[in-house]
Amino acid sequence: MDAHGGGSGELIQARRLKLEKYLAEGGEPYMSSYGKPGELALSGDLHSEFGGLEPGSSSGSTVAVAGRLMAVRSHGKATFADLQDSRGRIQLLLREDGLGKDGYKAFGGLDIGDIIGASGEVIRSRRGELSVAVDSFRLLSKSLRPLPEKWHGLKDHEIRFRRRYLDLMMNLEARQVLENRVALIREIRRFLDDRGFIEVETPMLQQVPGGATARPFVTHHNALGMDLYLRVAPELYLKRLLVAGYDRVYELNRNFRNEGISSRHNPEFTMLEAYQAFVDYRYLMEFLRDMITTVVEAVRGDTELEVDGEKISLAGPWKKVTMVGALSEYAGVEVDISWETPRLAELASRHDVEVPGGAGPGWIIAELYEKLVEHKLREPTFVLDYPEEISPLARRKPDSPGFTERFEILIAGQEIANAFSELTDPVDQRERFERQAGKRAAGDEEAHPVDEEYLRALEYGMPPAGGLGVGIDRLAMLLTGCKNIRDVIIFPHLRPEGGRSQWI
RNA sequence: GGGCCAGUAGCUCAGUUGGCAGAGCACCGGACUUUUAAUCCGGGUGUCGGAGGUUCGAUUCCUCCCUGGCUCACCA
Repeated sequence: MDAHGGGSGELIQARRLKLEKYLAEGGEPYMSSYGKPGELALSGDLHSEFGGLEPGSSSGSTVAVAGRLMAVRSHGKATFADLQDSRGRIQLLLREDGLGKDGYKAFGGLDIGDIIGASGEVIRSRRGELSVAVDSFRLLSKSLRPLPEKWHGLKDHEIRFRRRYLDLMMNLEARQVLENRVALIREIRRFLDDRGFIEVETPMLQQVPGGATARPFVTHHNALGMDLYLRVAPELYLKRLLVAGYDRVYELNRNFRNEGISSRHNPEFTMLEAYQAFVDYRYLMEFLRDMITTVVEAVRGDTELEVDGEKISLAGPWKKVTMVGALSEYAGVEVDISWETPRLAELASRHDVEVPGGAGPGWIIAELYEKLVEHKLREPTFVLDYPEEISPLARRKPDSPGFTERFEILIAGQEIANAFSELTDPVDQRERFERQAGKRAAGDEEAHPVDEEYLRALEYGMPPAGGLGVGIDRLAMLLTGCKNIRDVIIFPHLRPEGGRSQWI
């Protein structure tokens, strides 16, 4: 018996007995299909089509509907039931007059949760509820487990995440979050497709896990007898396609990072990366602002967001600050990357930021910025000019030693997008990799590994390009006002129930 | 991993200053031909997260463990 519900022996046993009885009487409790394909009516369509039907009247139209039985109100020789389909609910009215004694009795043998098909005339009840006055019905799939309670519904977070199908079945809000996420992704694809981008699929199993500084998952290929890594980013493969001569490519799919799990982190998360040749990061600022406002408006109908009661508007121009400028403002001193490491380390320690050995000025500035500034940037803001030290794949900013042509977009204190002018110089890229390799050798597991094959591609020549990344789960959180990433990931990662895998 | 909080029926939750375990819904039986949390009558279906300990007696007190949430650290 499992630890968290659905395991009531008695309730399940009662349903199993009904199932056996049904079978013994020659019934088929798990049908192969119902009705003619495409001819089933959906509840939502019925509500709009028969919106004008008067209470107590009949439409003359006969329809077939199918879905899950969610509630039953029985009144002797008449019974009302709520049927839930993919678009909502429709009431069924079953009367002994219409079904006959046997048919009516058979309906009483169904359980809440059973999936049934029913046909009959569309009517509106005296109390004004649109209904199907059922003349025939049949069980399509028997449900053996009791559903969560109808009034309070399903609130337990663990069950909502673990058994998302129950959450989606019971909670309209959960469906809306899922559907908003789906719409968001669809609109992003539409936006990019409309602008001549092609969507590609690059390897998720990689020999060198590059494109981001993060610890990877390791897996093993038996036939090759070698370890492979689940990708932490598609970046280096997408840029190979720029080398190949494609000038607008994107990938919208999963990345995997072997790091902590929290209300803002799932081990696999969805990321958009897009690259356009012959543009730089300045172009991408307007491009991303356009993309984010366009898709949010397409999904929500406006560009006004609400995060935890706080109203945030995407309309109007977005603020632009430099990382160092913003840090200086919030730290109360004019910070500069030309400061010696000890001086920055001293500032860091004053703000409880630990500085590992090997960290230089760029690392410390970025760390201080993240700690002191990031969460305070509520209105949409471009944060410009990231230190080269933490941006091993970004082009250096001319006339600003130590910085790259990189920015992030912050909304409601969250990093929503990251973009930069790509580093196309293979000699510079090799030096950057080697410096990262030095950090790696010194014990920094997140430092970027050297990717010789990528360097080889760069040596053939990559056009100037701008690249961007958008955390889709974070954007979905922003769009739906969810504070927990597990609300916007359909099946989020949870520890296995009982502390161990049930895989056999 | 650290800190704080929580775990009681299928679901949402009460409760026991240590003495046979409670409600609503769900479920089972009965009445009822227009309800929508239907109503009415009857029925409690449970390893009180787990294992030890204290005690005449532990769901309650103590210890450890498990699970989850929030939070901090790492990150997107």
